[in-house]
Formats: sequence, structure tokens, C-alpha cells
Amino acid sequence: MAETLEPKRLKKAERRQQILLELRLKPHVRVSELATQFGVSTETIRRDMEALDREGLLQRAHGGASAAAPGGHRHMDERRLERVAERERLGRFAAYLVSDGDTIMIDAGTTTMELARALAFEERRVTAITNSLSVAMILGQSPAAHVRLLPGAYMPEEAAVVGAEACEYLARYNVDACFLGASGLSEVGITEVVEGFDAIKRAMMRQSAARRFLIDSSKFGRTHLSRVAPCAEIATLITDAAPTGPLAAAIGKTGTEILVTPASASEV
Amino acid sequence: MAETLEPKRLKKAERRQQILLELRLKPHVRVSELATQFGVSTETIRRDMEALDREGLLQRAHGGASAAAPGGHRHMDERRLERVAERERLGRFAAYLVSDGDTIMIDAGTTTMELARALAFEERRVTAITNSLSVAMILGQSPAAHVRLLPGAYMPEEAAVVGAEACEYLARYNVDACFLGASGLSEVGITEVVEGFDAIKRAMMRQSAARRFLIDSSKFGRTHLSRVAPCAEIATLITDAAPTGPLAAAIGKTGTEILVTPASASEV
DNA sequence: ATCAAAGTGTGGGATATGCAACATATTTGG
DNA sequence: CCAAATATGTTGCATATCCCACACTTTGAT
Repeated sequence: MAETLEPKRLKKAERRQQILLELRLKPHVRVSELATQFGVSTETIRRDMEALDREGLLQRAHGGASAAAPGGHRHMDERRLERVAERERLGRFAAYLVSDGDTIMIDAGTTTMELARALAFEERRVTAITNSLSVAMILGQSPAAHVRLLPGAYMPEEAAVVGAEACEYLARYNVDACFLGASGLSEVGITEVVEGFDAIKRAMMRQSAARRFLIDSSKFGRTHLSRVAPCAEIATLITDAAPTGPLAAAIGKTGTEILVTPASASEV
Repeated sequence: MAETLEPKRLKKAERRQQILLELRLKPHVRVSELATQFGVSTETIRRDMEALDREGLLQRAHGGASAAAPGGHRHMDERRLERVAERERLGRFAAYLVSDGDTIMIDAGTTTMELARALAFEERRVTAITNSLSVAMILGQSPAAHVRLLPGAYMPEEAAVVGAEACEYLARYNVDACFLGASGLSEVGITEVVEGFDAIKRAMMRQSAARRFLIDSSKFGRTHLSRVAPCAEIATLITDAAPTGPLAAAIGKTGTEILVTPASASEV
């Protein structure tokens, strides 16, 4: 009784889950590959991909699909689609503030990821400490960068580690500057919505000579649950449009250096 | 030769650089898109992509290209293509040794990544400590898993952290079992070729009640630079074929439990 | 200026993919 | 058990891509 039973056929949900898992390891999968692998027709895979694409879990391409965000996740993916140009400008701009030989801290976020890209692209010779796996992977590609990762509990939604251990660990290091993102910036100060990120940001600020924030103007006026720091503690604010109204007043009184990316004048 | 006012045509190097930049914003670009964008023929783009693919700077796909895996680098990708089926079986099999509620350590490697996949797929309720960013991201997807990441210097080729800090940090934890890969297994014992991984493995072994190794039979008889441990310290060897010759003799004398995956004939 | 080398464009046949409509299979709910 | 709903497979054809060979253009050096 030779049981030639093939691996039990996967159901739709399992198959789609597998597709996503596959995409965690490879940046791109082909329709034809998966069809063979799962023993289903290409049309089925096509339908799977179509559905997953609608959910934003992957990006469809001719003949296959790519991971929506390598090292990123659902929430991040959605955010990634908005204001990409602004964030890229912010990241590139912030990279000018980093010199060869600098030691820096970078926290997790879509904007700080752009900074990591810029630093990697320019092959700036830096030592960076981060709690973001995405930042580590991106910046780690640069042969000129040294990256150290913090310990702690892994938070899949943000592809980052958080927790007391990470914060404690930060106390070991003293760096030239930290580059941090944030969920909101208002008269109250810097605020953050992701649980655990506030403590990381505060710990990074403590160990840094210069405290720099990358915050695009869509975050202005927003106040979230936990306050990271008052406006006065921002050494440098890198943004795409100068603050106005009460926020401008609040920040104006502090010694905060406000750097606005140049390209914002040309287009919306 | 009338001088046209068209944007000056990019040279080869610039165009290729531009392609890579594009891939930092989008996970996937199409040949046809870029051809239009740069005003060159699709063949040119194709040649560009082919070259960049050879350099490992992107991953070619039918109709376009994706960003190279940020964590999974050239080496890993190549390795991934070999013995995929064996590794997957090993990973799945090893997952049976993990019970709900277990605490485990997993080190970096292509085989242990498969274990992470299996654990994630089955949503086993585990707490895992790892130095591998890939393992963390894969297993972190599972709602039932808690993942802790070790601190240390990031090693881009392996998408893992290494170093004294990681080893020290491991001493904080005591777990039920560790699941480790290796570059070689011979009479000498377990050996490793990746610098820094040996120390991680030893530290993980120290903190684990059960020491389990996932080593496919192609590694048998190989001896690499640094010895991780003698055969006697292997509690469980999970592999796809029973050792033979001198290796069998060496392992036979120890109390090592040898588990061979039911590849074809037998069953569990 | 001339030549060689490298880069790029063009064309056509082979192959792969997409898409839609319909047939079949599987699951679900009563 | 059946029937509806859902999922998957199949077919045919339009389209897109690939790959190769060769011609043309640009570049750089002598």
C-alpha cells in the first residue's frame, strides 16, 4: 500500500499565508513558480495575488509579485504610500547633517528609514545604533556603515524592538546625534502613538549630543497619547514646511533650529 | 547637429544608479516603465537589469525587477536554492520537538529559518530568542510567538547580529532548548565557518537544557575553522540521512539522539 | 581624423503572462 | 441528502516580455 499521498492540498487562506511567508524571504515570487509549488493553476495564484494586492499585503507585478515592503509591515505599507516624496527629501536632507566618522542613533519609522537609505546610498562612514530592523538592514548594506542593533522584544507591526532592555542598553552608548521620527508635533511637544517607542526615543535623546527630529508637516498640530519631549528639547527639526500658528509660536521661543527642505517650493 | 533641448540622456552608470534609487521607493519596477521614463529601449533596460542582477544589487523578475532582499543577501539566496526541500523537511520536523509554552533559542542560518517558518505556520505558542533578523521577522509574524532579539553588531551578509554583547546578553536567559545550524559536522564535532557565529552557538548551548542541531547530510564530514562543540554535546541531531563511516562511529559513542526526517520510505 | 570598442536600437520568432468566459470541483448550509 | 455558493481548472486569444542577431551610434584613444 504505497501511499503516494502528496502533501495535503492547502486551502485558500493557508496558501495565501504561504505566499506572504515566501515573500519574507525572497523579494519577488513568480506566478508560475508558486503554481508549481502549490500544485494549483496559475489562475488560482493570480487570484490570490490579486486579493492580497487589494489588501496591500504585496505588490503585484507582471508575472509575479513583490513584497510590499521588505522588512516592513501592514501599517507601514499603508503609510509608505503617502508622502513618499516628502519623506525621501527629508531623509536625503538629514543625511547632510551626518559627517564621516559620526556616531548616531536612529529610531524606527518610515521617515528615518529614508535617512538610512540616503546614508547607505552616499556610503557615509557612520556608526549607527538602532532599534529598527529595517534601518539595520538598509544601512547595513553600505560597506561604510557599522550598525548595532538594540536588544528587546520584537514588535512585528513596526519591525523594531522595544522594551526596557532596549532602553537600558542605550545607556551604554554616547553618540553625536540622534535622528528620530514621531507621530505628532504640537505645542505640547513631540508625541508618539506606538506603544514603547516613546521610551526608546527618550532614551536615545539622553545619550545624544544633538537631538534631531524628522517630522513632515502633516504631523503638525497632532497630539498623541504619550509625550516624548517638549518642544524645547528639539535641537533640530527637519521638515518640509515651516510650522505656522500656535506651533510656530511654541517652537519659536525655544532655540530649535528649523530646517525646511528646499524642494517643497516647486510643487505641491 | 542641431542641439535638442531634451533632457540630456543619462549615461549607463547614471541610469543604473537611477534604477536602484527607484527601487528604494518602490519594491518593484517594470522594464517597460523604465524604458519610457529614461527614453531608451527596453533592451537597454533589460541589459541594465541583467548587469545589476549579476552584481546582486537587485533581483530580476519577468517583466521587471525587485529590490534585492535587504536581509537575504547574495550568499543566502544562493544557498537557499540548494536543498530547499531537505531544509524544509528538517525545519518542519524540528518544529514537532517544540511544544506550546516552550522557550527556545534559534540561531541564524538557512535551516533554522525553515524552523521559524514552520513554527510560525503552525502558530506554536513559543518564546524565542534569536540573533537572526530573518528568524525574528518570520516568527514574529505568528500571533502566538514572542520573539526577543539579541543586541550586537549587525552582519549584513547573514542578516544577524554577532559579537561579545550578544553572547553576554544570552546569559540572562535560560531556555528549554536551542536549535542551531552549523557549517560542518565531523568526528571533530560541530564546526562553523562564519566568524562570530561559533561564539553565539556556544553561548546558546550554555543556556539551554536541550541542545539540538539541524544539520543536513551534505554537511557531514566537513570540518571548518572553528569548533563549536564536540559531538558529545549534541543532545539531538536532526538530519535527513543517518551518518555513516567515522562520523557514525564518533556520534554513536555519545548519547546523541539522531532523528532522521522521513524523507521517502518510512514514516514518523 | 580614424579606428576599435562599447553601448544602444531594431526586428522577428519563441515564450510567458493576462484576461475573460465557461466548465468543473469543492465546500457550505440547510 | 441536495442545492447554492464558493473555489478552482480549462480554454482561447490578446498582449507583453524575452532572446537573439545584426545594424547603428557614441565614446575614447592613438
